[in-house]
Amino acid sequence: MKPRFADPAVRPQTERFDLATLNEPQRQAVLHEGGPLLVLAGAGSGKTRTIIYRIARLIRDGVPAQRILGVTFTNKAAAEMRERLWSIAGGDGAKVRLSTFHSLAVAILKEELKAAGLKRGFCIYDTGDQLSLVRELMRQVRVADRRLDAARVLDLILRAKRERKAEIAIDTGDDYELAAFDLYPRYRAQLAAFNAVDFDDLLLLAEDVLDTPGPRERWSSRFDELLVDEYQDTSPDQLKLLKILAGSEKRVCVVGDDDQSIYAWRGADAKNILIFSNQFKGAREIVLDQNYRSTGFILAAANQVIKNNSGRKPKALWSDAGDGEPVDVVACTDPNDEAAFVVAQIQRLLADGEVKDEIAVLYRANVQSRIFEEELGVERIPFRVVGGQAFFERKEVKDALAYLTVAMNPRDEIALRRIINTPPRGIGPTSVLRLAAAGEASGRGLWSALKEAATVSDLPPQAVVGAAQLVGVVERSAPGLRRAKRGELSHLAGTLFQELGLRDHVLAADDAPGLAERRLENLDEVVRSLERFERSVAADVPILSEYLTSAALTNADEGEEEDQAGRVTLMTLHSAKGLEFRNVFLVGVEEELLPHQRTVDDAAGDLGEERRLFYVGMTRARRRLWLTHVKTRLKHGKPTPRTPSRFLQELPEGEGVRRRNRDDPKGDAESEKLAGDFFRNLRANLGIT
DNA sequence: AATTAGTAAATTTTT
DNA sequence: TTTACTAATT
Repeated sequence: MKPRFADPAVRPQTERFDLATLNEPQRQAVLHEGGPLLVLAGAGSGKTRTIIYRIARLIRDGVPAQRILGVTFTNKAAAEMRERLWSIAGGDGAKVRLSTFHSLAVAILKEELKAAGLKRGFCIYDTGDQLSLVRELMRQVRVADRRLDAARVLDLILRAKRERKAEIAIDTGDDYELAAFDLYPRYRAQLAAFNAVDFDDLLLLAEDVLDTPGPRERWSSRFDELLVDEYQDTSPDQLKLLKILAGSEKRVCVVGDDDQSIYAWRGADAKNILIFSNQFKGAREIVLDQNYRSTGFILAAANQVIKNNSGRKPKALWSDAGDGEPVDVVACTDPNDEAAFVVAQIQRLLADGEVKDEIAVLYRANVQSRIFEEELGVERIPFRVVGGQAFFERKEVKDALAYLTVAMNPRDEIALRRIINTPPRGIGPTSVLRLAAAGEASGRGLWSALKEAATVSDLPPQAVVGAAQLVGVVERSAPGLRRAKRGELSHLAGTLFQELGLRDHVLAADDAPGLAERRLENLDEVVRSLERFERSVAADVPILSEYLTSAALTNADEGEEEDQAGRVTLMTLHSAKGLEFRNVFLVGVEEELLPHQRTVDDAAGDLGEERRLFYVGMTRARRRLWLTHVKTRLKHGKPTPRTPSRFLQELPEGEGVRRRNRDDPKGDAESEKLAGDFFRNLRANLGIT
């Protein structure tokens, strides 16, 4: 696997283990022995490097690699760490157990299936599945006609579940609370009936399991050393898991930055950093505040902004890299103008010899990306959009996987509903309703109702035929799929998709040019990802269940790793965390976008988190940083006046920040320069092509 | 007449 | 990718 953001200056291919290359606090963190350790690592302070070195140091001092557990927040981070460990510690580095909290929880649940109260082949529901379930329940309970947003209902349910509430408290008594109150027990009952768990259940159940004597002993003695990256993003449940796994020795090292906590909406609690010393008695605390990434002006601006947050560990990043160029704050007239400005600047950077991999456009919401995609496309500047839609969440991919899921676990009615009429086989919404009612009445569920479709009253004949066909295909293929071992699964799945006519269905569905081909490509990629998966597992064990779990927990665009070099990067602020670029455009820095509307509206909204998000975005930049905002933006088709983000007022005054207005005559010099650059660039391009 | 299939609008961040 | 509306089909 190649690193996505290879930069020789920061991530050498082979890293030599040399303590002299570390600064004093980094060295202390690496050498610290025994008890709990909290490393407060500011943005760009060499955090990951410190963790890698620490692991390498532990191995060198005789800790068996397989008794070291490194927990990261994303699969991507785990993969990157694995690679760097390999380069610094060789074969032993590869034996270190690196995983996310969620995949660790799955490992625990699979090993302790009984204690967890689960059956083999349980499914993991992602947010889309959760939403489908809530929507379905809303229909059943007839709250649908009140037109509630299922996502908000789900949010309330998940919150209660995380807090292990027996029922949802009625507080304000609004429609959402009432709906959530009704649906909460049903949601949980349905998951149990489907032999399914959602993301939160993974952690909650793992916690329950480790609360019982047997498993507790087994797991708390399994690792000698624990390391947690991005500790500020851990939830209370993850903290509990960590405490159990740490056992009595408590050799725990956590690394994080409270200023970069941006996942509170998903249950993370930055307080975990503040309370670390209470949770782990005798903890040592080390602060890494020397920044090796950004220029002085960028750091000064970022420090000045984050200072306004309360309840943080006071610290200010410093650097000896010099002031650099001022931060540019640019007022544009509208999103078109903003995109034009950004792309013109990018042209100019490229003309000056900057490389595309070192340029990023960051935004708050995914919807903002489109106009930049268009503008870059017009100028023929290669780009990539990170995160937009994860591979395993694309419709055609989910459809294909749903077939495999149903083969594994026919009780999963969310997966079953997804495929029941895809490709169309005459079972429309009304027929599904009837079948579901029949399944409910018999108490044996939707799948058995499908099997007995002929006996279901009022079902149109073509629906009966369709049901028989679906049941036939699944029942013929399921036993083989479930038993399939390495070298068999991908072939069986490919045949199944063929037999179902999934490829034809995908190919026939779309009218946008090229889209159908892309979808077909995605579908074929499922088979290829199965092949890849087969190569990565041991022989002679059934692997379908393993594959489905890994698909549920992986967000990576598999197979799209190649030819991503030489492109400008477009992504959300959330997905930018942990990355860095020489040149960063942070766009749409406006009220209602950053801070986002919802956090301003919500009484419980956390303005601090929005500010941290802004801070994270700023600190991605190594040399140049542009902050842009627009004066009008279309909202529901109407042009709406916009105000610059309040965070822009928190920036320092003076030479470190340069404010400009795109339609201001004073900016003419700038635009003339831009025009000049444009033609210069054009000539350069023509010269090459 | 009922049901299914196709079309158009709009969506915060994501393990 | 869901929802609401319309056209087409049994």
